Amino acid sequence: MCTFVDMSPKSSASLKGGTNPKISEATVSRLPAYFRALSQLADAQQIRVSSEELAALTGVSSAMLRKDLSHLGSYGTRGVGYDVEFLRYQISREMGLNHDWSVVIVGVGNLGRALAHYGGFGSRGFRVVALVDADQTLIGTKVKCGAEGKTVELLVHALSDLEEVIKETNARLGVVATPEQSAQAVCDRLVKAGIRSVLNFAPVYLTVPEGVDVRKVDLASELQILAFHEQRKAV
Amino acid sequence: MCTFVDMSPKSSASLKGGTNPKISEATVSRLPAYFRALSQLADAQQIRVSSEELAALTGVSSAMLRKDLSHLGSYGTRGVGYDVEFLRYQISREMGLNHDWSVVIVGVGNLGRALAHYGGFGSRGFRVVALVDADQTLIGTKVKCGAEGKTVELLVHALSDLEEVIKETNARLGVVATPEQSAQAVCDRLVKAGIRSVLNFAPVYLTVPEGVDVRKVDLASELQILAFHEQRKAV
DNA sequence: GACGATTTGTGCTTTTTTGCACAAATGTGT
DNA sequence: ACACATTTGTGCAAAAAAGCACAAATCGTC
Repeated sequence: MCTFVDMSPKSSASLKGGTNPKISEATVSRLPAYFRALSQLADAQQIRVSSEELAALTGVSSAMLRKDLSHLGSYGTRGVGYDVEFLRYQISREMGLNHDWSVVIVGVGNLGRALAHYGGFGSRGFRVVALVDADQTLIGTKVKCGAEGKTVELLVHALSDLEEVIKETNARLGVVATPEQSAQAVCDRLVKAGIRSVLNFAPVYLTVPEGVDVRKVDLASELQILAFHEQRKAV
Repeated sequence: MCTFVDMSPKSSASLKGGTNPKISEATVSRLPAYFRALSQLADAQQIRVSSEELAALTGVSSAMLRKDLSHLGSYGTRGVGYDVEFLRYQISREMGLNHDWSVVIVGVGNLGRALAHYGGFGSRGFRVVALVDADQTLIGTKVKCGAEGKTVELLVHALSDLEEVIKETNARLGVVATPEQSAQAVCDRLVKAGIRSVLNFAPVYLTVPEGVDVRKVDLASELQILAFHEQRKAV
């Protein structure tokens, strides 16, 4: 959608074109936060931002922020700071968010439905294109997707049609929001159908072949980690 | 609830009693996974487990697992492995899961409701004791909490009653599931009401005073990280 | 056009985390 | 009682991440 050709304040600068050879995992995990903060600033019409300010908005140190950004390229101006729109665009390009990613959600229970409704996706480069579930009473029903703005109604497809649905919608990202028991089987089928990036909400470790990425979000784990620290405070 | 006195296979062993002085953050972040896997094994009646097996179930190397566990104490038996129930209990004790933690959820939208329904909490040391929202049309309504087994209906309280609700329910953990715009204000009030551990689902960095822990779960960020790697694969 | 105030980008150091390899401890079988 | 097969616990090395401090670059002003 974005068709930037040159929105750089210094178009002849030595920009590292294309994707960068090696960005550390720690840096990658922080890029989304930078991207979000920059989007916020852009919405608020702010033109420039310093590393100090952006760092405060994302909870990292300014030095770390600068080092992270330096891995993408030299996009700031000494004595001035960073151009909000420009930096935002560079990060989005680096992360592949300049085009939309199609997402298939497997498991349309409470969590799956909440994910489908989640407004943050659309505005951040993702589009839920398919819903799949094994529950006969859900299959064929329609579920609203996306938050205010543009909501779309999506049909819930049968789990048995998973491969076909993925092929038709060209989904690249799979979300597993099924019960623990079926998560691994669902994941196997996603992989078989060509999905190589999986976001797992089921509380199990998913085994996948090499070349497939899995990220896990475990609500209980997060609370347990908090509980651990909370317990320490009591002493 | 648990009133273990001695379930150790070697009761006279030199157990490091109480909480341990220093466990690295990386280790803490993995303990929930070990705990979950051990619970699974216990459900399946398995008595013993080797570091190799438990590591495979949680996606870490066996060496790392052993080192992690060694920070809690020497709970294994060389040549044999670990006693499933015993190790599970030791981890739960170390993490403070031998008693329930009361959780207040602020924001009863799709996500908040999904969290309330989430079955994983009850079985892992947490109990949702209060729901709070600012939406007049939701206040006073009842929401089912907990999954199959024992569900409880909870009244949605007004945001203005937040402090009172926390006091009455004695909640220690706060979950922020509000829109981005109100997250910081809600967090401030949680902290003022005495909450020192916050789980944040809103896509903003929350600023809190020292001594308060915040953990963030950002669905869009996780997908973006996946997208980043996915893009790399294409090349 | 030079000066001072900023703010980035980065070399270097310190800390944290991971990985390796093996001695120490346990159970088994003879 | 002893040799042997396991499997843990851990010292040490390597790698990754975070933090510090400052030189280099830029802007505004005189």
